[in-house]
Amino acid sequence: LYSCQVVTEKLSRAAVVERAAKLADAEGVEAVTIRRLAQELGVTPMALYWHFKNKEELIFGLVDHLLAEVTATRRPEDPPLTQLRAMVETLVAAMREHPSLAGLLHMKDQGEVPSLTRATEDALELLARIGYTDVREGYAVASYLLHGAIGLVSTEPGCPTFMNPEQAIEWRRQKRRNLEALPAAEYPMLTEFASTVEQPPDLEHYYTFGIDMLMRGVGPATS
Amino acid sequence: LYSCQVVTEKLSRAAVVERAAKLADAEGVEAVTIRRLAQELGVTPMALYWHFKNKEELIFGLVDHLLAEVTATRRPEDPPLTQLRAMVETLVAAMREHPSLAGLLHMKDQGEVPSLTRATEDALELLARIGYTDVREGYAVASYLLHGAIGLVSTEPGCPTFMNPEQAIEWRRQKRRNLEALPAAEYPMLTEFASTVEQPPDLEHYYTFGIDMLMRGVGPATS
DNA sequence: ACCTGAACACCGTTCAAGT
DNA sequence: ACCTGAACACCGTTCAAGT
Repeated sequence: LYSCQVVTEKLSRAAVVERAAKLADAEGVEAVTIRRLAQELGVTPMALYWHFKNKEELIFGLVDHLLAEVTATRRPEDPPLTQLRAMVETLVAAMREHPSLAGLLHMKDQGEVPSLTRATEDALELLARIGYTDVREGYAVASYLLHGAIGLVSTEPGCPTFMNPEQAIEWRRQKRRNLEALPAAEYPMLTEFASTVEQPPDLEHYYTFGIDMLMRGVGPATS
Repeated sequence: LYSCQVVTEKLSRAAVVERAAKLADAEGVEAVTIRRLAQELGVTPMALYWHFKNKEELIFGLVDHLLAEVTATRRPEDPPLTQLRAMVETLVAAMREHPSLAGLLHMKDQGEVPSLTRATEDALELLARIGYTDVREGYAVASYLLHGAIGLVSTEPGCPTFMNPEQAIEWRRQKRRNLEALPAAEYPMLTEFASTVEQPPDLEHYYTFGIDMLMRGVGPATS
């Protein structure tokens, strides 16, 4: 009814990117293909080349679109570390909403994505205020936080990114079986872990635990 | 003279995997293709399907091979955190030797790669000794370390993974130009960063700084 | 057991041509 | 300005057939 290919209006960058986002969320990045996208939009594959130089530019557009929806929740009056944590939390939230985002961000250099540039600048400013006055170190810390967040959602327990509940259960069962196939004498920890893997995980606990770890890294050394 | 396709001996899993590793190191993972690999080995693409069920299995074999070369340097008499750090350091070293490894490890679940299973078990044991008695938390910490290490080499300053020196210089110049194109008033930190990006980075400092951050995450909280 | 030939269903991309 | 048709050079994979 409202969908893009029924009402045949003119193709636009925005329409393509939105459709790409829909596709990526539903079937993963690997489904986002020039030809497939064109088909969904009721158009010839070559039509996309009018709006995008090549596929890479399209993917950049996609990443930017997924990130643009993120609204910053940090408050300027909070202490720097609190604001930094808020930024990480919004980033994680964005990747949880759009499972393909984590994989996409992993490749693209953070300097190449416009929506990340603003965030990086702000992070550098906050980091300078807590003592990372060398901007190169600051950049390293910012990268650490970005990739740490990516890592968190990439290894979210339960199932790999997206799956319907039925598949997820089967996937966990399979994972448990794999772990239990290990010789228990040589792998005591992993066989113990096997027994915990089938029950659905407490994701909120996982993420606060994970972000705590991440943030501890930027704080002062203790060892 | 000694190369695989001149002396036409029988194809083997090991030969294929070694050639794949060579190719990945030289031209990146995206060059590792069934058809290309077959060509290098002087054989038909379909020949590989006798030794590997499909490409995914071949890639698993590749990852396993790259990781297998890693020799553990930790000493059992050291305190757990020291051993853990040594494990992270060897992992980082392996990824620095084989630039494609980081990208490969990012996708594959750590439970699926045999060479990682042993490392995960050992890490869980060490983590239990420093207080992570809940094996699920331990697994989260181990994943954090793995992905943190991946993140470090992924954002190594200088150039993206591999490039000849000539390209690397051009790449840095381009990166600097991109950063300097930003409006200086709105992006003061990044424009300051721009001036540092062209000089060759101190990689050893970068990595010890990065691993320090990582390890601080597993230590006790301080905020 | 180990490899080839031919074929299928996919990719991204170019380039001339249409409207 | 915006889109199509036809073509090119690539993919991974299957399946029957060769030795």
